[in-house]
Amino acid sequence: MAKPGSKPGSGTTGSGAAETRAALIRGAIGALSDTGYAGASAREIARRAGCNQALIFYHFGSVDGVLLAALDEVSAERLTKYQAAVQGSGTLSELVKTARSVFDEDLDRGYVAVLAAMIAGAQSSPALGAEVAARLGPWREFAAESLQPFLGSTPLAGMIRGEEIAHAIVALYLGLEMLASLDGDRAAALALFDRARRAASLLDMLGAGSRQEGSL
Amino acid sequence: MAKPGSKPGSGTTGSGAAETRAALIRGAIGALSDTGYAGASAREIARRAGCNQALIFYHFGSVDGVLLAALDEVSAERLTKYQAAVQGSGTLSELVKTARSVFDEDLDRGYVAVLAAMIAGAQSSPALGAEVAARLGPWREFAAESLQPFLGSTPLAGMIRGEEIAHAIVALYLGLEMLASLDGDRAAALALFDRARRAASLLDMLGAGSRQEGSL
DNA sequence: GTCTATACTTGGATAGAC
DNA sequence: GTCTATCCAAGTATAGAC
Repeated sequence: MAKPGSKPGSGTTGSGAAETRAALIRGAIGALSDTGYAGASAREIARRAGCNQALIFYHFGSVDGVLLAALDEVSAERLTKYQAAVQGSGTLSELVKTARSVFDEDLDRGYVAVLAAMIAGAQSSPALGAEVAARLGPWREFAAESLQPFLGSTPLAGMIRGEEIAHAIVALYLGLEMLASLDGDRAAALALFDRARRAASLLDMLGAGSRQEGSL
Repeated sequence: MAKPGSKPGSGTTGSGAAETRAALIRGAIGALSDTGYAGASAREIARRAGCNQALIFYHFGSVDGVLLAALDEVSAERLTKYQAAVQGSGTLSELVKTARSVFDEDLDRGYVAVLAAMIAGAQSSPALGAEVAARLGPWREFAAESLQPFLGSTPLAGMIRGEEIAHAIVALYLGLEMLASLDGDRAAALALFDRARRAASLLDMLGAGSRQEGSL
């Protein structure tokens, strides 16, 4: 609760408390993506951060506190990292291609794993559930904003509403990462992205200049 | 390990050990779907079953043992329950309509929640991961078999391979249930099924008698 | 086959020295 | 701000009475 408000007066860049906080957050990300919510204990996180277990409670108040901070960190980092890449995609098939590499990198860095672990862990307490749900917003918006420029320019227009398809994409993304990490094999997921890209280039050809207002 | 092999000699139907096992499995299903893997402790399961915590280790050897038995139970029950309904769907849009009610009932009964919780929990131990992965087979096959009759009869034929789309459907199913239970609201998921049904009836019309062998 | 009792481990959280 | 030490709660698992 009570945030430690003072930074150390040293001229060196950010050594001290801020560094410890960052290390704990990195430890939490690692623990969540490697061992899931059940394995992300205070002692395990502190071990990965190379510092003492008590610091988690000093800096974040509780274990769930540092886990939510980890989720914040992951959400923010992936957004700033991918937003430019996705919005630079001119066609739908380019977008899917970008999405594939985003997915691949998310898997490497354990980003989606953190999200999946927190959603699963949120079942154990309603309070945590509300916090996690609130933090899902950026992921939904990222999906919606990425697709928005294309919704009006394919034959699928009118069949799909932005929020609906964003929901589906987040769900699919989540499920694909869970299966991939269960199997220890992301090939099935990547094959799906490839298939989707072929379908998307078809839509690109059909939809070039054919804006369509039909409702379904 | 050592299975208790003898049933009680009483004439009454199945009172005794078998009933206790069943109660524990029901307790495990309830705990998994209500509180997730992290909340599914031996004590919690035994409390729900109305019996003693030590019985879990007597009957199943470990907590993970009863959780896997719960997953087996859930997989088997939903398969026998839905197989007829799904295979009785004559058109793709009928299939999607059936899938919607299957999803709805899966959510009510906590079936998908059990699967999702076990997949998430499997991160905490490689041994458990292997067991869960092996038990995912029936879900994949169910999805694949349900779709198989339709893969050759729509304009989408050739774009999709059975195993690929089955993988995607299981992933989507999983993700949709996680989001629904996080939000405490399945409306977004159900709306998606409705949208899919409208798209499917379009395919039904286009694909009536138009078998197509194109490859993509 | 089921219970009580208990040993042992791990985890969350706090107090207080430095 | 970080560490040591510690308390307490909860969990897994086993032994042994019934």
